[in-house]
Amino acid sequence: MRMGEGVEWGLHCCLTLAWLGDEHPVPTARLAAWFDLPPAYLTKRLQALVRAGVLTSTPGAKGGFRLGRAPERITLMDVVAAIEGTEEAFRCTEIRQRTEGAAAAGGDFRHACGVATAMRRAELAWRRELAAQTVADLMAAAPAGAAERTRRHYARG
Amino acid sequence: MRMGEGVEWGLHCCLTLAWLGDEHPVPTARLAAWFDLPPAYLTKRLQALVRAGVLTSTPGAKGGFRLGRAPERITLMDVVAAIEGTEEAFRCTEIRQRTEGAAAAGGDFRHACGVATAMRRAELAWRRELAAQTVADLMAAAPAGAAERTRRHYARG
DNA sequence: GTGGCAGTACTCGGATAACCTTTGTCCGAGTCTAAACGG
DNA sequence: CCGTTTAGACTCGGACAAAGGTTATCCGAGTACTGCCAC
Repeated sequence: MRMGEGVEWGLHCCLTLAWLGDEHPVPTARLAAWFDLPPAYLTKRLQALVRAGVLTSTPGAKGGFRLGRAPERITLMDVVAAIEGTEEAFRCTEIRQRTEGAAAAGGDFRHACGVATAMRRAELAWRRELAAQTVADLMAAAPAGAAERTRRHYARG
Repeated sequence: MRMGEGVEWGLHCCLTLAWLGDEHPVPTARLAAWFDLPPAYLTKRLQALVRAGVLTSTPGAKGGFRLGRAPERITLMDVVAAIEGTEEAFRCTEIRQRTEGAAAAGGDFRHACGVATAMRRAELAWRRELAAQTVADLMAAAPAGAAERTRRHYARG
């Protein structure tokens, strides 16, 4: 099982945007250069965050991205869901119902598949943990100088 | 993020093998026909479970697979780890250290990346939940007739 | 000075290509069971 | 009747092909800011 690296990009970008405040929007090219990422592809990922309302984009000259709402109200779940989608990692294909002559034998399939519910329970715990953490928490956990260093770099122009 | 369907196959196969007991080993072709799955590919997945000790295989005529230990001692985490691997879904590529002139600016990277630890915490919750459930629990949760129906089918052949 | 106009910079969205992972197939080698065969 | 041989069935392991998803790039269209020009 693998999570795309877009999630890492998205989280770090949110963190950066949170530190910079939303006085001036930050263009994609700036963020891409800062993290050394492919600009065009990063744009695609940030656009996904815009669609989810996590970020807002302002077009035109001096445009760019800024946070869509306060860092305390952006959970990691929001970012992951926006970029990776809301589908569950485990997809039950109901192979129990494909068993030979299942219909004829009158199997009882009114109950949900036990395997699926077990996996879903685990995934729920994961989602709950993601929803419990916000971008503001990330800001608080970072070492003291990080925010300052970021701001200095972006102020330089 | 997506989990391979091999996990679903593996869990259902473990459940079936648990119901049948380990008097007679069950060949791959039998399981594949029962669930309507590609036999050769299913073998690959079951072999992964053998390597992890979840199943044991007996070669030769009348050979096949049986559980490697009691159903109470096989957790869902064991099956998932055997088939999907033990790598974490979120892989931190340390993009914070790629920031322009990070080394020169004397950034403090002794601490672990906050984004990575946050994601890891969520994944830990997921793993803990998987480790808390066993194949025996799946057996108990299944509707009453399921075990019986499975045994009848395998006795016939 | 003020209003309109063109130019520039940027985002948006889709089309497209390269790459990697997953999915699926196939075959030879090794191994065990069971039946056939010979003494 | 008993030991040996042979055939069959199955697993094992790796090599290989196909499919789908992720990663990445590019370009045209739309939009907002900026500077220029005319009045």
